[in-house]
Amino acid sequence: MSAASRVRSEPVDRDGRPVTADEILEVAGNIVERHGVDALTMRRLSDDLGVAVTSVYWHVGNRDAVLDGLVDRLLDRMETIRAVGDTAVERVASLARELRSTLLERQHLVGLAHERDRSPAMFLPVQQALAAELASVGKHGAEAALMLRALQVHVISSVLMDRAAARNASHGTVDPDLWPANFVDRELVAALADPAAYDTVFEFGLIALLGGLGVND
Amino acid sequence: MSAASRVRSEPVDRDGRPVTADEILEVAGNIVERHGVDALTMRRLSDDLGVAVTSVYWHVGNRDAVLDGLVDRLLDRMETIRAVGDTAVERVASLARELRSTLLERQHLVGLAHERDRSPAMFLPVQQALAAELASVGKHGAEAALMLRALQVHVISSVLMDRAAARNASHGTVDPDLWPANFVDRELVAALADPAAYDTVFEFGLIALLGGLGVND
DNA sequence: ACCTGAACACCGTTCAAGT
DNA sequence: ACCTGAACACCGTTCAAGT
Repeated sequence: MSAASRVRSEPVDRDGRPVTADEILEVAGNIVERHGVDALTMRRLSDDLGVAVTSVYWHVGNRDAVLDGLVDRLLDRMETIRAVGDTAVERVASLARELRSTLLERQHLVGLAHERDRSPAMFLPVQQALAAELASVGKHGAEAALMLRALQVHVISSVLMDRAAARNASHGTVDPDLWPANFVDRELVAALADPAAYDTVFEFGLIALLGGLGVND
Repeated sequence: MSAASRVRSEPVDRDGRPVTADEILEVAGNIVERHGVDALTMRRLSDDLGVAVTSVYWHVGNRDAVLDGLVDRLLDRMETIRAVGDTAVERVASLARELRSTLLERQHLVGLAHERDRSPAMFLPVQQALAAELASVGKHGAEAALMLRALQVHVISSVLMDRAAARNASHGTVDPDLWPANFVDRELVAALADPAAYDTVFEFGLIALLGGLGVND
């Protein structure tokens, strides 16, 4: 993998100007979004910052603290999600869709938050918004909690499938050749091979859940 | 992390007996299941095998090939999933449940397969079994493909939430203290804090999907 | 207060050498 | 055919030393 490690950005132009923790997180975030978490090494980070490795340690502690800082930034962003729409179904659906697109924009960080057991904090704002919507249509207590989690699970899975599909055009889909030649339903096989179907699958599941949940306009 | 690396199993007792690729995968699988993918280093693997690092390389190539081998083993296991039950809904639900429990048993490997873009191959056998059941109740083509993917997505997400919950008892649940004290629906907050609810969430979503899909007994 | 290079114990991997 | 130790370039991290 020496080829991958050779790719790096121009170092930041600093003459004498000291680094800041913010700047470190900024550059680290760029590396993670562009090349994934594994690409974030302390040496590469310091190279991109135009500073010695040990300077980074002075400001942020260690690699773990850098990742924590990146996750914190993501959590801040989750607090801005708001419901839109006139009916309860619309507003609940809008929260789910907004959550999904926010997660899709910061894919690597979401995985990071998950690994570091920060998902609860990450989802809290949306959960509260969802709880408010459900309460407005008379859904409370354990029943509301169940709906809420089912929706959350649906969004997360959709994001994960999407992420995999983005990395590999054939992922989550099926190479038609793997199916036995005598399998009759060729239309089904063709549909499964369509990588663009994730939005549809998401909407389909979302409507099914809202219907099954008994939330009506 | 020197404490973690100090923990290792007794080396295999071999006098003269050569290692085999199978034995390497066996020991590697144990390490991954017990301590996660990151714990699988070539040196630890060779230590556990009672052999020099370079011997492992002679047999399996490199670390990547070891991980590939482990994923292949998981794929083999996925081919044994069979539907049971009398009605179509029962049989479809049984496939989903069986898939879920198989994935739960090999959590680390599932993540590995996902990262390595082997999910399509992993899910192929179940997809084919599901397609057969759906066909038996007149569901074909794009409609059947959609149901199939929705079910698959549901199972995966459930497994992922479960895995996170296993690692951290409060994960996916919400610390009640994070909610504003004046939030009225305390029962909802309490329900969200219950970590044992994942089976219920899975069944709830499964039934909702099957209902929304229009598959009836 | 902020930066630096040298050094440590760890990686994955290769190579030349043994039997 | 199978195993070995030495060596390489990479890690994260610490430390003593500079300004």
